[in-house]
Amino acid sequence: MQGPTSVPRATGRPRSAAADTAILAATREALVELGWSKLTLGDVATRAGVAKTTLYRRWAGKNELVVDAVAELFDELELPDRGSLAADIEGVVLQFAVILARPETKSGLMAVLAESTRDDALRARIRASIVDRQKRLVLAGRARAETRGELAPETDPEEAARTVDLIFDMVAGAVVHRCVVSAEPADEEWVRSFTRVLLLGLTSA
Amino acid sequence: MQGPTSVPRATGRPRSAAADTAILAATREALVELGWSKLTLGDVATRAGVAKTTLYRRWAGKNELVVDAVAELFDELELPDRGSLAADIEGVVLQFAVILARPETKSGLMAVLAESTRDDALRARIRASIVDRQKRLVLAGRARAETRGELAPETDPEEAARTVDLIFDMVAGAVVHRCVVSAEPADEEWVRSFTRVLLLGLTSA
Amino acid sequence: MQGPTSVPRATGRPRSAAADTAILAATREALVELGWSKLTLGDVATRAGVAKTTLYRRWAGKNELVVDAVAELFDELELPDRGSLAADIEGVVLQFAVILARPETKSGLMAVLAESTRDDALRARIRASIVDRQKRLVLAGRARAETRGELAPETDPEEAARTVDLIFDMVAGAVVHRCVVSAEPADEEWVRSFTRVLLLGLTSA
Amino acid sequence: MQGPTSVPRATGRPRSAAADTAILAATREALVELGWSKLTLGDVATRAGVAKTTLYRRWAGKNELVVDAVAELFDELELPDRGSLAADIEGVVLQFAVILARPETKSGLMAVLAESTRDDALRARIRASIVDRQKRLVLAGRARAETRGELAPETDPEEAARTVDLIFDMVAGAVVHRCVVSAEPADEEWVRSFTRVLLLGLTSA
DNA sequence: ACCTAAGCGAGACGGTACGTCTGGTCTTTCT
DNA sequence: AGAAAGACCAGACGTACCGTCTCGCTTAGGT
Repeated sequence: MQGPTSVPRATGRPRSAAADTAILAATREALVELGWSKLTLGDVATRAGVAKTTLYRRWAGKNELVVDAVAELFDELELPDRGSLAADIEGVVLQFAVILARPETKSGLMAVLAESTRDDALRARIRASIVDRQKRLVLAGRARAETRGELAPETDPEEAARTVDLIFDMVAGAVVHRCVVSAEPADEEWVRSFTRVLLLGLTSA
Repeated sequence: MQGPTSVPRATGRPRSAAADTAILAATREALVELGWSKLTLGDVATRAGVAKTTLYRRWAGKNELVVDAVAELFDELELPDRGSLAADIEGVVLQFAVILARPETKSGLMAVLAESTRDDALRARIRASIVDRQKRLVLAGRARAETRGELAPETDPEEAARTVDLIFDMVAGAVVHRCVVSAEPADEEWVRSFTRVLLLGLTSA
Repeated sequence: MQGPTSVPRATGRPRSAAADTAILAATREALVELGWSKLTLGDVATRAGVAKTTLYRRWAGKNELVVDAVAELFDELELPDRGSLAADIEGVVLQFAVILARPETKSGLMAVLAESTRDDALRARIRASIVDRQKRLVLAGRARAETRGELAPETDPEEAARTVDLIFDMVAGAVVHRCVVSAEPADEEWVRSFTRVLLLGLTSA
Repeated sequence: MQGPTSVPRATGRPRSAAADTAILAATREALVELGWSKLTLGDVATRAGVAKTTLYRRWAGKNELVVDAVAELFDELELPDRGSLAADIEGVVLQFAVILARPETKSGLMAVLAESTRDDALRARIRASIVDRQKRLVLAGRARAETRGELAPETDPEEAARTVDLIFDMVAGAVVHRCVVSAEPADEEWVRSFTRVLLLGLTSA
């Protein structure tokens, strides 16, 4: 999730850690105010109180910077135990919807996804920093449901992986579409309807 | 879906209809070769054999132009009668996936969606030109299924609208996520799995 | 002094004579308000209530149009009999200075002169329409002075031509320089000083 | 030791001095080849091997740039001692004529003079960079003539200034008119005739 | 207590695209 | 055939960012 070189230098002035923080925060601030297309690295540098060179020393460009800035937003996702699989899912979907409702998330995430359609390295970075990072939630939810006896343990690991992917595509896709394309709030009512359909579809014979 | 005024002018040289076609085609060509971020209106004009002014006379900017260029791609969606609701859905989802697999669709659509998060007029244009335009498919599918007796007629019109929206969010969202984020092919197998879950979820008591 | 074709057409709608007048007046008006560099033919056409095509049908471009527009301003120069050669010269120099003080004259004349340094046809047009047209004043002044006995008749016609040219360069040059470069008023006092030097220089043994 | 030398600490990369030279030379080259009206700043930048931004960082526009480019041409004017006032004047007038005969001088100077009729700041710049800068020649010539005893020392300083201005208007005006409007060479013969008239006019009782 | 290599803020640099404007031309309908 | 309207191609305009490159400093660790 960090800049390029994680190898520490032996000599010379060390890089300022504060600069990284300031830059990412400034990036999110600029995303809120300006959106992706009007966000400029010069402006981010100014907001962060940093020279453009400092910024370019750490990130290759706008895409990489925004991926890192947005990725931090998703780390607050959690899976508290709400007592049932349905409630757990509703809870995490709602959290996801809340994060996606923030303008910096919407603008930044959609933009880098758009860019990633022509840049495999970028897509890999997005998956590593954002997407795959959150599959833990699906896995944790399934495990908890199996413990509760709500789901039968999946035996075929390949089939399990396919199911996780499908669930992920359906959950993330639906919420994103609701928030970005339909531009309607993914509120509790909607989440309940969605979760009901999803769960019925997955558990019906 | 077209430029601003559809009102025909009484006087002066009329606008060239050929220019519109050439510009939209050139836009798609440029999207394939360059992607959204490297697409420039000057280049599109050159490819179309048209002056920049001609382009700006018809579209306000890159966003609007790409919306129209991409919208045409979705008009080929159809709903042939495949005998059952499940087969009908699978058919149209597959068509949708095929269209989305094209690089110009992915790049263009995702980019304008990203832009639309900060531009209500643009989002409205996208919905009018692309999204709502295809809801006809959902409605046609439901009607056919009711005729076949696969679905009971929905009595509450408000509830019906909500359901259509939910289906749309789930279908479009999942396919887009599969193609763009997961970057895996939305092939027949995936479509079958997805359709099964969706249909079960919707029809289970 | 007029546009291209002076040959009257036998057939078709005749050209509007009012248009010429309106265009030249609009040109001078635009020169006053905008100056040469910001004067556009589209704007002139609009001011004149005329289509651009009408304008281009009569003049080849901005240069030719402005030459004609400015030339009309110089036609009001006269040489009233003021009783003595010195007074006659002072009178006409003053008239010349008054005309040159008008913004449209200054801007327009200087600009077309600048353009004429690289365009022989334009320079010829300027000489024909403006410069040589006014040499009549020098000739008339000389003739009147000879009649009064103030000047001896020049016998050598070639020498006479050279002198006329020199006088013209000196008079026109000095007044233009005074008005445009020095940007000081060529008022009566200055004209008297100038005329004195010129006349002394020409008549001293 | 710690003086109040508040020299503005030069921070950031210093401007390239070579760029200025290259730009002015390129401007003169372009003036020769294209003339004022077809000279574009983009082209000048290309010729100078410089980005457009570099050019605009230093000059506000075409006018200012050309003034500076032309001003350098006039700095080669000198007043060598030719033994008599008449010879001195002839010499410097001839030099002036030679400079004015160059196409870049004619085109550039006349064009900025034309522009200056509507732009006081530009006219001030022209006077400071070109015109007043050369009044030194008139003053030096007068001083030398007084030393030689050819002219009586002028007592009234105001009258002296007026005379200098008049001489300047007459000399510069006549040469410019000869070269630009009449488009005849200001050769030795013409210069001799002109100088004779001027000097007689100024020195006759 | 220096040395030195890297980091830093500042800002100029060569480029590229922007969206606008103007110059001339062409096409349409009306006169 | 001329005129008004306005679309058309071509290309310059001046601006904004890009990502790179000097500058003169600062800040450490290694000697």
